[in-house]
Amino acid sequence: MMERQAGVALWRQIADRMRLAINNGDFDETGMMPPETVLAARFGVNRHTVRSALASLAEEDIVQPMQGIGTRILRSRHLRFPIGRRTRLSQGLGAQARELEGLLLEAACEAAPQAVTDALTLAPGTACVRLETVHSADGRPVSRSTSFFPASRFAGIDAAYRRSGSITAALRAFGVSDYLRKSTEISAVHAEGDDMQRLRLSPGAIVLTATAVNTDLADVPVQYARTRFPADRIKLTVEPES
Amino acid sequence: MMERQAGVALWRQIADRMRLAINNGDFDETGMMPPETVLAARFGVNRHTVRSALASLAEEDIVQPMQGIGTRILRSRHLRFPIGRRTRLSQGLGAQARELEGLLLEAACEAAPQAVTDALTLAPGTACVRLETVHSADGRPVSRSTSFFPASRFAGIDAAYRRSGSITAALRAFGVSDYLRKSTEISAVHAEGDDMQRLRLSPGAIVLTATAVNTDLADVPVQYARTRFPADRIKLTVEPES
DNA sequence: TTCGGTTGTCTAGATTAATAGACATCTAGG
DNA sequence: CCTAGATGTCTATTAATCTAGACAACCGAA
Repeated sequence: MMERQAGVALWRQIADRMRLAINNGDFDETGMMPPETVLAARFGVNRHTVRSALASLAEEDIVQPMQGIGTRILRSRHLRFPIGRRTRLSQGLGAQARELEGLLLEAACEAAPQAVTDALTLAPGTACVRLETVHSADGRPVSRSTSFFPASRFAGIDAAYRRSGSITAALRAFGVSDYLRKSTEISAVHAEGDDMQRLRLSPGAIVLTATAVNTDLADVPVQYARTRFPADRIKLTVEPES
Repeated sequence: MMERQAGVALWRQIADRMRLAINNGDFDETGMMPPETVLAARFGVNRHTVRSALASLAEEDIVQPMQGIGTRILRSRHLRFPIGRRTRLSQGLGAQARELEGLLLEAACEAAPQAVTDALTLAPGTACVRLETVHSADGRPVSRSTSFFPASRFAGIDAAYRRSGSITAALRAFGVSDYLRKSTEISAVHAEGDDMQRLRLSPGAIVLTATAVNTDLADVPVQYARTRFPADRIKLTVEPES
């Protein structure tokens, strides 16, 4: 049933599977997890091992144990983030959450890495403004972004972003009335370091990473962004254009 | 540096990071891994722990240890799989591999799960043909697909697929001259069970999952597919339409 | 109040992971 | 032919994980 000796602790494998089952709506009828003894039998492990897994999910605020009653399921449901020609970070989640919040963690102007200058068709080492942001939906972090803008054209865009809390508005302040997504590259890795903390993930959690280039209406690249989404809270969708 | 007591063995965390570094081209200059003692110092662990990690990568045929010389890096580089309005499984990888191979694992006709009938706008429990396939590039498995076709319209499509080895050709045999992708939903999870074996992944490895619906030119859904890609070998790209 | 079912806690032992050190084995190069 | 530097193998010890069992604490309902 479960893999032993795999380099991943049994309780973590079980936690992953239970998180998946919860997001899949497997326990929606009752809103409760099955009793620990039942889960232990189902996974073929000791009850203590299941308890470790449940403790991990409780740490993530996914379940809430209640002595004498059972273990309640708190949140479920994936949010959907649409990717298309007119992808906007804040708008995308739109009506799926009651409250959306963007936070600017850091802003700097520095020589950009080669991957960035290549994507923006700049000379190697060109200075760029770098913005580090986190977005939360209903108090839960849902994305962590690192954006680059050519400094020659967008010097001070960090201040504009700070005022408006929106990339779209900040770009408009620099004469970019509209912008389109030129390309998106999607991958997935295990969460690490800063992302783990900012997105409040446990070690071994998966983050979807979307690397995107946006251009203005003249097809000139204006932004390079690498956004990380917690895979257990967000699904990416690719929709045809209207 | 590395997380202990996290439910994920140190050697596996290190293996993940090294696999990422390899795919990132960090060691392309020499084509060799740094010596085990250097890696051990860099990660702050014992040499034996690094050796466990390297053994895991060797198991995946990512590196090849050579006594007295060092540890050679075998393959690297991600393949890119484009997702768009005209996504085709085989064509997508096109020129990126010398040899592409599709294999039909299983075919069955059965009542489809609700997620499938919902997506194909069929009545719950409608019979569908289910195809299980694996695709390999240069001998390495790169995707594992589960497809559903409405049985009323496509009974026997498994035979057509077996003959041609292509979904596109199989659909054409049933009068679908062309088809378009209506929606794609992307997520990522840890590899499990059959996928782990078929894609030759180790436990804890990440698979990107793309759930797609294709329609014919009259906008009638013809196929529901759930494709799993090994995240360490494939990146998904979303390109605007030409 | 009593009872069945649930989570919470404790102890003990067995298995697996990680550290530490020593030394063998192999290769390229001086 | 050596030697420096690399991987391969072995033993021993410590720490973390998993199993096993017992019982306490708590809740809801009969």
